Amino acid sequence: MASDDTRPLTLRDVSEASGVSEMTVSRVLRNRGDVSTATRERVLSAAKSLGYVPNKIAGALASQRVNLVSVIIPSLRNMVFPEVMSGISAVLEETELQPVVGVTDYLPEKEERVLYEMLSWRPSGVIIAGLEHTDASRAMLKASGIPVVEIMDVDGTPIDAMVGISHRRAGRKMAEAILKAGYQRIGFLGTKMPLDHRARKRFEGFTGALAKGGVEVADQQFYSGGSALAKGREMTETMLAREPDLDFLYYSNDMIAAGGLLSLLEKGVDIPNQIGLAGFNGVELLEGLPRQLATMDACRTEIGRKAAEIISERVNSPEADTPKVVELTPKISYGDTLRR
Amino acid sequence: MASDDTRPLTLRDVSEASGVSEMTVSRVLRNRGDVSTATRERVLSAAKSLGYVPNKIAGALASQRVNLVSVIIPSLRNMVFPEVMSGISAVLEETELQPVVGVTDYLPEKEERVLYEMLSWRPSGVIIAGLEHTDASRAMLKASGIPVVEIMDVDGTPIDAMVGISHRRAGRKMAEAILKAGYQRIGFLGTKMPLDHRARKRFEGFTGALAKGGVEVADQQFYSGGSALAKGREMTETMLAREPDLDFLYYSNDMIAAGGLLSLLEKGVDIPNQIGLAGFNGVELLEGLPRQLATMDACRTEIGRKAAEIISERVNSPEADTPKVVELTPKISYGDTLRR
DNA sequence: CTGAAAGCGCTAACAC
DNA sequence: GTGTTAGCGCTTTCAG
Repeated sequence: MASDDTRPLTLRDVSEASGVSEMTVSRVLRNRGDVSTATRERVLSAAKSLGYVPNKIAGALASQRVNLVSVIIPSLRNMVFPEVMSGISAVLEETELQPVVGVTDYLPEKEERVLYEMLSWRPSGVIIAGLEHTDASRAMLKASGIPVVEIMDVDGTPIDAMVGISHRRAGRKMAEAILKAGYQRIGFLGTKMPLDHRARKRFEGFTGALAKGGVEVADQQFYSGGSALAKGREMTETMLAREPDLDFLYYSNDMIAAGGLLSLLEKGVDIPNQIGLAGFNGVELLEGLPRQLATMDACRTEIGRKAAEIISERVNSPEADTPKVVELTPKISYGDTLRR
Repeated sequence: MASDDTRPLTLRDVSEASGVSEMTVSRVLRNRGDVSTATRERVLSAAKSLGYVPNKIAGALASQRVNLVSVIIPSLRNMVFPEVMSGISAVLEETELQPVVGVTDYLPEKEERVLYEMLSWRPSGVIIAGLEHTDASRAMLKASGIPVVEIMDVDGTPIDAMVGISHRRAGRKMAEAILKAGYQRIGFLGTKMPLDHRARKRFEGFTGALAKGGVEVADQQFYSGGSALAKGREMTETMLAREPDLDFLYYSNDMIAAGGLLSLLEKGVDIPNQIGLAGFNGVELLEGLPRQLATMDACRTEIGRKAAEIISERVNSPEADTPKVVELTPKISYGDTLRR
């Protein structure tokens, strides 16, 4: 296992150690072409005993192929994205492709930089969150000539393909369920929007559907940063102090909704009769809460799977006629906090 | 911005478009060496209007330098690791280096595969969670000739350098605090251990210190999979049904502790007098809970920062005398669930 | 300040 | 089944 230690091992070293040509060593190491079992064994044992690790940089340059898929997401701290990643990984693990993540922190310029870095490694495909990008990012993606799947959202026009849910429709659907249950004085609590297009679209769908029912959002409040659970608690208390007669609170994500739920339960509020609650996402966390929170599943894992499948198919057969738009349908769950 | 579209752009294209030699174009694009402002402008505008993105594969092969740092962690779904990543990113953003994550799912063989893949890209350094690796992984890391920092844990011997906390000491410290507060009938709830060496070490430290105080763990239970909050709830209820006179519950992580807390509060148990509780990690989530949970900070972000600093220094000056062992000291917070 | 030549370590394509 | 020959697209090095 010891080596020269001043220079990384190359194919040539394995070739010399095994007395087999570089080319054949290369064949063995990649399982390509026919090689006799005898030489294969010799090569393999030489490679192993030297501790040789192939140089993919050189391999990629020579073969003009890189089995990487860039996955560009806003954050890893928002549970949603690790779940999308799981879906992607699960599918790619069955293939030659490997995901590589880049994080944008919800900043368009950072997205642009990350994308540039990623593309400079000539990946086989790109999966990128959202439909909103800078012009430069868009141009790079178009010019890249590789499959691009925009995920999470389908309210817009994709550069190439998109997989996600309609957040506008999701907001609308929740508004309809709320109105149908007879709630009338509705408050909205969410993240600051310029950063989060999907939350904004949900909000638009939500208020639009309420308006159709002749109802307006009675109060609204936005936050940024901090522990979501604590924020949810705090915002809920502030809002109810300001507007004590609200009978429903719609939160832009489940974590703040959970904070609100805990706070209201402590105060002895009758949920869902005195006040109803709903969040968004269907995060696993919810399962341990004292009440099952009403929410809507964002199909996170499924989005990841689908996106990865599209990339994978396209990589294997560039002519493949893969879908350009995959719209998944989020299911509403009423839980214990929204009357039916 | 339009291109041939059948072949990615190369330096030569920019060279031709700008009438400047490839070499000078390369200099401009990398800000290396002196280039007159005039030619610099010409090159830059040509590159931009073509939409040229440099090929790092070729660059890396030629320069024998890759500005990537492999970060190998067990999972992205355990909040802990995204936080470590933040620390790493924060430091690396100030440098030329870029983190690339690989996920092992707590499986040693998968770690080995991921490591192999990673090393085949010839990164500038490796940050890897834990001190337990297969022999082959160890050998690869040693043979790689690049800086390696093992993180999270310092109870063991590093291959090269390590940054973390002593989980054994952490377990011991918590046991001491619990005994000092007068609790005597102590239950332990945790993850299944073969998978999680650090949880195991905490457990060992914990039981060791209890033993020194003449106390044994009165009951214990382990889980794997599922929603941690729900599991915490469920395990707590099971354990108390079995051993109703327990007066303290020590959980191997904050999420299951939070589940236990919610469950006990609902039952009207007097916390921390009838039963005390403690978790581990100091996750942000805790801030919104009805009571502040006793826990111990695992210094996650700081671990990431330190590890990244070591790598960065070593990359810039290979002779640098960076620390081989950085032990951070977790702080205990008593919150409202552990008497002082 | 700019250019020309020679590879980096591997693989495609073709011979044998 | 195995070996030989050219590069992949850049950067290093050395000349001007």
